[in-house]
Amino acid sequence: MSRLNIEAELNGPQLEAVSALEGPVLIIAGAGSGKTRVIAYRIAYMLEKGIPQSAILALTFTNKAAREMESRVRELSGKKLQSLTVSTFHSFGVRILREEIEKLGYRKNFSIYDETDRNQLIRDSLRECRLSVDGVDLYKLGQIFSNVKIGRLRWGEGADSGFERVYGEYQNGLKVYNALDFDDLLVLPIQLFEEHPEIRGKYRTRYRYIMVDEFQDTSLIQYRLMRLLAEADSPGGNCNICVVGDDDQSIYSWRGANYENILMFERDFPGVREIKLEQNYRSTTTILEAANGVISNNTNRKGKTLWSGNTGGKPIELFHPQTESDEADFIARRIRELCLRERRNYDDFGVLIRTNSMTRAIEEAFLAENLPYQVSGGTSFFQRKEIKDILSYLRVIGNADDDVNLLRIINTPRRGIGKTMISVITDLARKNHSSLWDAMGRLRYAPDTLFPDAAKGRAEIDHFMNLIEFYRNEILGSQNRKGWHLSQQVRSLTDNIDYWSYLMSEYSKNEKIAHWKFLNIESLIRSIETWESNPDNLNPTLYPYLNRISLITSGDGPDEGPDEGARGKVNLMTIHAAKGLEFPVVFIAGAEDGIIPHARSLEEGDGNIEEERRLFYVAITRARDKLFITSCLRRRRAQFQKQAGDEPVADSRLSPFLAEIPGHLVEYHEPEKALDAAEAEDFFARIKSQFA
DNA sequence: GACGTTACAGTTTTT
DNA sequence: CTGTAACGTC
Repeated sequence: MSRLNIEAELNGPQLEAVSALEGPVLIIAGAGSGKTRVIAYRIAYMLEKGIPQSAILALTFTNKAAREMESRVRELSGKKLQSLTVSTFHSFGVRILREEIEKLGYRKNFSIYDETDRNQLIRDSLRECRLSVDGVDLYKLGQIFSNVKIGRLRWGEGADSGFERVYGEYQNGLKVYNALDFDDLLVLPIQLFEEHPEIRGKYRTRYRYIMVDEFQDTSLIQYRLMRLLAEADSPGGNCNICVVGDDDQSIYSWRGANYENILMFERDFPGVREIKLEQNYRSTTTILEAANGVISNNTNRKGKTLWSGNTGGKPIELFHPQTESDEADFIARRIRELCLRERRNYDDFGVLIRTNSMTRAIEEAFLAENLPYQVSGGTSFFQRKEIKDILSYLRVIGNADDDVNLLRIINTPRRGIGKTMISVITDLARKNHSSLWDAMGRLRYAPDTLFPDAAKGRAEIDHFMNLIEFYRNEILGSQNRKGWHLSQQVRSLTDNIDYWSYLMSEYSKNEKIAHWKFLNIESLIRSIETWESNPDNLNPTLYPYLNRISLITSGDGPDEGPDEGARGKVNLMTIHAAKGLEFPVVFIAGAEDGIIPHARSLEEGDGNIEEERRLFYVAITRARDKLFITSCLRRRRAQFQKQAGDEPVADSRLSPFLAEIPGHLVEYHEPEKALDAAEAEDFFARIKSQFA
């Protein structure tokens, strides 16, 4: 009956970590020490002990990790998972807010704003305050807003008070549009719990067993949210909370992650049981020694000794391609070769990069080499213009007050509502402190004399509103006469607005792009089909769908059909996106100074070099058997060339972290062509002495 | 008024 | 490659 045999399948510390269900537990789990496995076993063990699914909450860092966790638990326990909660902090916040947000004065159909939507709103807020948008870095300002919202900065203390009014405008906009930004998804649940103890009590009674993965990357507000749920409400009360982390893998401090949470945890939850997992099951000793050599240069760490039973291992190979396209070709050819010679599957390979912009060259090489691959990260599928357009329609159908999305589509495709009409609507909305939709409603049937400026565009507005209302009825209304699925409705909508013609005219110079974008929409629709035809999906309707996709960013493409090729696909992703994953063979591309460590990161502060080093450490430890590192001699700096003849390429220097890898582990491959510059020769003489 | 053309700027990492 | 602002045309 019992499928679980934890004694036989786990080592001592792992067993301890799995079976210590009661009380606060801190698991320090080194890279490759079976962390994910331990959490999955732990949940399965709970289920076997008769703890109800609904009492368990597992918080992960990405949606991908959540999905993986769930499927492992399903496999281990052999049970159908119906009320088990495995999600990211943000999705968990959404889940709470969809239930309770009315107590905070929002409506349940709130929109969730991504970076782009948010920048748009910040831009409007600046304009509203009569400040120029030029010269303001919207990204930076967004960071300030975020820091104020989560309480890391106050106006006048770290946050320039000149923007306080803009922030007020921004917050007001969110409220009127019934929209939340990513921070709200954490801050509002906290507010809710603090202002409404009965709601907090409800969730606390429900979730009696809480686990947090990647604890080192938990931000302060995430920690507060967790604490509100987990803290014992009376002395000696229940607080079955288990956090798992590794300070060496903390790579999100720029997003507010604070590995000192580990110290806070020990303080806030007295009697913590600490368990260390130090045996690495993943990598060869070569790879592990290299990783240890690198990370030991960090001063700011708890310190632990990772060891592996897999002795030996192939050397790490370091190559110097000339340019990034040579690098890409090299990686593609090497993968092809290993597939043939060692009978590797495509999905045995992980190609790791520091920035999303590095994907393009590599993708091109993969296409040329005909390698099946998948990208996590980059311009995420859901960020593409055509996808955002269609989704904006769905968002407006779901929440008509969402001005940012409404503005995106009100005249896309062109329907004769131009700047002037929009400013009439905007003015009216401002006067009434209402959303644009509300203002349009007032204009729609009003006599011309009341709003003479709007007289001309009234027909167009009416037409647009009819369109939205028609689909709102179709999709949300009880009289869904045709009984169509969401995917069918979306298809009908795209036809109805004639998006295809819009693409053709918009990209008339390049029909291929238009066609490609149309295919993207097709694949969006297909992914909705896949999603709604999943038998586990009990409620395949608009709102659950919007919830789901709002929190998907990179790392997740559209839902794909079940059948993959038997040999899988090569994985191409940023190092950040690779956290928690492993591959038999790993390529680290662009191990150059300025890339790892990234120049922009070092600009911001001295402490960042350690974070960049941890990033490199994470990259190395993704590899099981074999690691390749490439470092180009020259790299294109800016994507933009003014002249075709100009070469916007600069010499690259080796990443300083490479010198931290013990030389005897590395097989060094000289570049095929020597560089012209004498100093470059010097440079390679130095590297050669390091690794030869 | 709407819309087409042009010039111009901006890419670290992610929920 | 995308989004914005400024200008000229219909």
